[in-house]
Amino acid sequence: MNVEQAKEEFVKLWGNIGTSWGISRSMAQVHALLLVSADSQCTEDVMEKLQISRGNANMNLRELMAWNLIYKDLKTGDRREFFRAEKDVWEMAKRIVRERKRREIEPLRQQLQQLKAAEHDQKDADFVQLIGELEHLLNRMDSISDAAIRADEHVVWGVLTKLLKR
Amino acid sequence: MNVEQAKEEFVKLWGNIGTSWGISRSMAQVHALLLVSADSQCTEDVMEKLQISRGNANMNLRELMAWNLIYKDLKTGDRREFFRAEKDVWEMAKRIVRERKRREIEPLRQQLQQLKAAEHDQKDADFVQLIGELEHLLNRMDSISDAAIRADEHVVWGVLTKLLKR
DNA sequence: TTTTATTTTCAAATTATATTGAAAGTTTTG
DNA sequence: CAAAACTTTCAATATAATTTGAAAATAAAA
Repeated sequence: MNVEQAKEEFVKLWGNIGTSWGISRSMAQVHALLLVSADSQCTEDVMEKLQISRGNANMNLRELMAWNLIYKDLKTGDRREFFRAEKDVWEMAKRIVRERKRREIEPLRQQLQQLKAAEHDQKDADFVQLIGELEHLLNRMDSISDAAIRADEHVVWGVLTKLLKR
Repeated sequence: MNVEQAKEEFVKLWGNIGTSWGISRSMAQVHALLLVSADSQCTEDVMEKLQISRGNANMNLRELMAWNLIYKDLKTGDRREFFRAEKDVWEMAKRIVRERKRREIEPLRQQLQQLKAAEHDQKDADFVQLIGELEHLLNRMDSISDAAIRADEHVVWGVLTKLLKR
């Protein structure tokens, strides 16, 4: 396998990983394409290289922008918009974590709050406890993701790994 | 809203969360039903309460067993199989993390290995670095999920929270 | 302003995924 | 062993998610 083939494989692989985690295949593939491309790419490039429609390419490029995973990279003297990916993999991971937290964890917290507000008496203790424990779990996930996001700070990572050797 | 309604809402909510993270809606809903049910439920119960087919109920109950999120709870003198959920929410979360790690992170690691084996020379340095960084990221995710799984050990949690206050 | 280049939108078509339900399989009971 | 009770399978169907592509909108150039 040469590197060009490997890049194609990577695009497919990233697409599959995406679908396993609730990200659409082509959004993940557009992201992968930009990750493996040395130069920034325009919509037309994406369409050709991934064999997808203009609408699809456009929508996913915008969506990736909303996730802060890619940037516009305008070229002087060219009207088209070019895009490049955040290439620092750790920075990329942090942004994904932040975004999912913001989009899914926070709303979930609010929805659990509402369920907890349901009228209940003694016999409903189990349900109330379940909701309470789920809220507690969310708090823990918050802390863990904060730790994860900060794991590149040398001190945090050092303590974490040391801790795990116990 | 009374508790019965709240339980129904919870089943729907859990179903939606599932789909956001690549878990099928009805698998998540079957899980939610067992979570909010005081008594263990048989296939027929699940079919009626979620209004789903026998095949669907059966398949998702089996799948949840494979995730170690529910157990068979056989009743003497009854031929049917009854199921109950792991009710300890923290234990539940740990099992989900373990299972996703096993099913997705490990295979991904192997696939990245293969890509790294592609013939490459000087000009492919960026791609080789990308794959290397992704492998490094996987290692970190491993460590973080190990920390997460062990966060209920008092010492680990204590250090983690203390660390984050810095 | 008009033309041209590019981006965005969105209803319709397609594709992928999940679900059904009847039939086959299995286990238990009499 | 045969019948009954229950579980599992899987081809057909339905549903949901994604993708298309032509048209509309926007922005730049002539």
